Amino acid sequence: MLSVIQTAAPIVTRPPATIALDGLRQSYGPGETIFDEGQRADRVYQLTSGSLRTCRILRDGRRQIEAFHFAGDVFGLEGGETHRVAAQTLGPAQVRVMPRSALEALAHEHADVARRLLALTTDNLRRCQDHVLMLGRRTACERVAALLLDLAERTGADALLDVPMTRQDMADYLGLTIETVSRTFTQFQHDGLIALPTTRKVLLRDRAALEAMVD
Amino acid sequence: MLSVIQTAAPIVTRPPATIALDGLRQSYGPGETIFDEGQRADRVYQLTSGSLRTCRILRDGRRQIEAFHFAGDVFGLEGGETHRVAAQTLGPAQVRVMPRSALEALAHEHADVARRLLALTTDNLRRCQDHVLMLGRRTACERVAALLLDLAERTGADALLDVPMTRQDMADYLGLTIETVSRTFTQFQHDGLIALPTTRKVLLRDRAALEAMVD
DNA sequence: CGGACCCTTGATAGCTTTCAAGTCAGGTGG
DNA sequence: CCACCTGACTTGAAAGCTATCAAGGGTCCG
Repeated sequence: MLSVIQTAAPIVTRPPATIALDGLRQSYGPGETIFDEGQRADRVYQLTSGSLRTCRILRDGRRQIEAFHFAGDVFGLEGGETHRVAAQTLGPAQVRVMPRSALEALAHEHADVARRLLALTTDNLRRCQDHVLMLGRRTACERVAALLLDLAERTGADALLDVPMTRQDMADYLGLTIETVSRTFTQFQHDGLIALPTTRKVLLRDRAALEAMVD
Repeated sequence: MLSVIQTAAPIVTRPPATIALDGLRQSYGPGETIFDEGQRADRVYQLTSGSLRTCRILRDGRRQIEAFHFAGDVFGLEGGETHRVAAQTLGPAQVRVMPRSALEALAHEHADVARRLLALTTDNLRRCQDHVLMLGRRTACERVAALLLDLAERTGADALLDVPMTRQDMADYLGLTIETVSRTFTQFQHDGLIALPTTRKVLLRDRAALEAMVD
């Protein structure tokens, strides 16, 4: 007898482009700045553990977080001379550091490294485009749902998410305020979409519903 | 006698990265689609005249324009197999088309081409990051001002801008509605920041004020 | 136990959207 | 040459979503 087994749809994610940066190890505490906006971009980094945010700040203090990064991610790559964003750890973190010139030399010699650099940049561009769509045309609920699903995917969590950032970080990533993020969380809770064992842990109770919000 | 001459501050713009794509010419009428979202990304394009938009559309019809492109711009480059955005002309336009495989072969042989490809992608990423900051943390007025200044810079116009897109296009780029864009234009007019000889021409009367809004 | 953050909740304000007419400009055809 | 038509744009009134302002509650840690 044949039985139809309902399997969870496999998530078809392109394996993120990466490079193993073979540089010096360095450790940071929570909330430390790795580099600032405007600083010379003469080093390239790879996060080996922990997580961080990259952000820009307007004169009047408005802050926009460009991206969150997790273990394995390369960051600090710039086309120009200086960093366009600042990078700050969310918790304790370890990175590998390599002089930009060394990486460029490598890329010059090995076409493969050059190709990986392009792939990394393209990945970032893809993420950035999704971010634009989200900020331009999605509601607060949709944005929060998208962030939760993105976190789940990138940290490899199944249903119980460790949220390494504050509500303020989420708000500044999502183009919202801290209060709106908080209210959206409680609403999701009431609607049975998530549970909040602690403020920094999110249990996804109805992933399908969250995914339906995002598309 | 020495005189201090107040010169306009030179605009320090990095010359945009470019490649001369040596492919077949092709012509399009106004509002024609060059490629659609989801279509196989097996060709690369360079705009030789005219202008176009790249955009994504959500199920329910919400549209987000990712970018506007002008003569000289390369577009249609993708990391993955398919186009993540659609490309549509704003008016009559001419492009050069090259098979993606040909460009990849070139990049494989000539490190210089590979480097330019990376530079192009990095440029796009930079623009995309600015777009994120704008959509996440700027007001309607600031967004419109930013768009006008960006248009002026990219089309090389001095004070009289030719606006190739509709108000709806601007709205969908800026994450606003057509009404808000229109109202912002009339407000700028009342405040003496711009004049509107026709709906598709904008005269920048107080560029400094506009720049102050953007930062 | 106190303090410092971080988070949540409530009430109100405001910017932008939505809904609804109008106006304008360019192109077509009589 | 002018009436007409259509798409684009502008304007007004009202609603709504999110921000702002203001407390209050939790939790971790010294």
